[in-house]
Amino acid sequence: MAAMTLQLTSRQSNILEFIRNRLESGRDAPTLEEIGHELGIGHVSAVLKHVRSLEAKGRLVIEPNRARGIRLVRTADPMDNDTLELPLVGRIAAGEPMFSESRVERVLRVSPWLFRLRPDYLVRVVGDSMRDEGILDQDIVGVHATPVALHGQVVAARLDGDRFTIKRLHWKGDVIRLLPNSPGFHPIDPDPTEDFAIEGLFAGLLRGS
Amino acid sequence: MAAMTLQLTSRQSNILEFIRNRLESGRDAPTLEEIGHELGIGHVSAVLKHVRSLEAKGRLVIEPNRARGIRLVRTADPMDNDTLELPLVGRIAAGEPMFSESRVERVLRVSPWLFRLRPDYLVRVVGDSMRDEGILDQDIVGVHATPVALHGQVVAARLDGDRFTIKRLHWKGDVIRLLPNSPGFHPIDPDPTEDFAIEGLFAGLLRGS
DNA sequence: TTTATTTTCACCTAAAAAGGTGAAAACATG
DNA sequence: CATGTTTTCACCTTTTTAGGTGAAAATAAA
Repeated sequence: MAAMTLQLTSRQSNILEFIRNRLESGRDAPTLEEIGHELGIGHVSAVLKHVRSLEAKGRLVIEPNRARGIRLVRTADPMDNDTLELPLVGRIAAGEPMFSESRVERVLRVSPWLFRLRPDYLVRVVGDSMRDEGILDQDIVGVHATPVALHGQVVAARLDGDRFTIKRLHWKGDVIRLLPNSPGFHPIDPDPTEDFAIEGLFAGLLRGS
Repeated sequence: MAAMTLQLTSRQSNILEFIRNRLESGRDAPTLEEIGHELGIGHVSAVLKHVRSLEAKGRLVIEPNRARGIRLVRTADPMDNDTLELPLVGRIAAGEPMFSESRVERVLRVSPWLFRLRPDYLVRVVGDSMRDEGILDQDIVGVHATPVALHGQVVAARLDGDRFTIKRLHWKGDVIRLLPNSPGFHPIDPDPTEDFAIEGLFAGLLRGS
C-alpha cells in the first residue's frame, strides 16, 4: 500500500486555490481545460491527474462524467482562511511589561478554529506538575489573558514574578489568590507563602513530539 | 530550465527543523551522519542531496569541506515563510487504501517549527486510553505517515481495518504488543493474520481547550 | 605523521510528480 | 439525430525526490 502523503504539492494547492476561488465567487466549477489554461498546463489529461490526486487526498469530489462536476469536500470556513499569530514568550523578568520584544522567542502561526477560547500568547511548560491534566514538561500552552478565573478552571499564573505555572484553581487547599473583578466570582484565600498572580486562562495545548 | 518550487518537501522540512533545533540549542550543526541517523536515512550520500536541495532553495549555506559546516540563512521576513497545511481526517475506512475513503474535515494551518517530526495528517483521539502519555479524549494528534516504527515509539495503528488507535509499541520477539499505558486499559495483542497496520508515528498533539 | 572523522563524488535504482498524445466515451442541446 | 463540449482512458516522456554503493578527498585529532 502506498504511503501517500496527504500533503499537497505546490501544483495541487494552486489548482485547489483556483477552484476554490471560482466556487466562492458563485460561479460553476471550472472545466479541466479552464484549469489548465489558468495554470499554463497544455493538456487536460495532465490536469485530470492533478484533480484525481486532490480527490485521493480528500480535498474534493469528482462527479463522474459530469461537466464542471468538481465539488469541494468542505466549503472553506471563514475561520479557515485567517491565521492566528501567537507569540511564544520566554522568561518573564519581574516587573517587565508583558510583551516586550525581548520576551518573544518565536511566533507560531495556527488556525484559530483549533481553540474554543482564543489564546493571546504561548508559554512553554517546565515540569510535570500538571501531568494529571495531560500537560507535560516542554508542552506549549496557550494563555487567554485575563485576571479573572473560576473555581476549577486551569489558569496560567506567575509565581514570584518570574516563574510561570499552570495550575487548576482550587478554593481550598493547594493555592491561591484570585482577583475577582466581577460579581458572582468568589474570592480565593491567598497563599501567604507565595506571590501568585493569575495571568490568564488555559486556552489550548501544543506538543511538538 | 525548470522552475524549482522553493516549497520544501516533507523530508527537507524535517531535516531543516532538526538542524534549526540543534543550532538554537547552542550546539554545533549536525554532521550528515547525525542527520541521517535522526531521520532514519542509511547513507550520508542521501542526506547530502537533501541538504544541497535546501541550499538551492535558499534555506541554508554549506561551508565547503568543513565538518559541521551548515549555516542557516535568516529569511528576510522574520515570519516563517511556510505554513504547514495539515488535513484533519475523519474515520478511516476498512481495508481500503487509506485515503480513498478518508474525509478531510478541515485543514489546520500551523507553523512547522512546532514539530520535530513533521506530521502528514491529523486525527482526533477518542477515549482516554493514552492518558498517561498526556493524550486525552478529543485531542488532535499529528501522524507522520510511515509503516516503520521502533520499539517504544508511540504509533498510530489500525486494527481490523477500521479501529484507529494511538498506542506505545512493544516488540516481543515476533510478537507485537500495543500498550495503552493507562491503568484500566488492557494491552492489545493483534492477531498476525488479521489486518494490522502501522499508519505512522505520533508526531505532535493539539488540544483546543 | 598517522589515523579517524567527515565531506564529496561518480554512478546506480525506484517511485512520484508533472507533462504530454491521441482517441474513445459520455453528455448537452440544437 | 447530429454536433460540439467535456470527461476519461491507455500509453508515452522527463524531472524531481528518495534512497543506495563504494571510494576519494579534505579535514581534524592523536
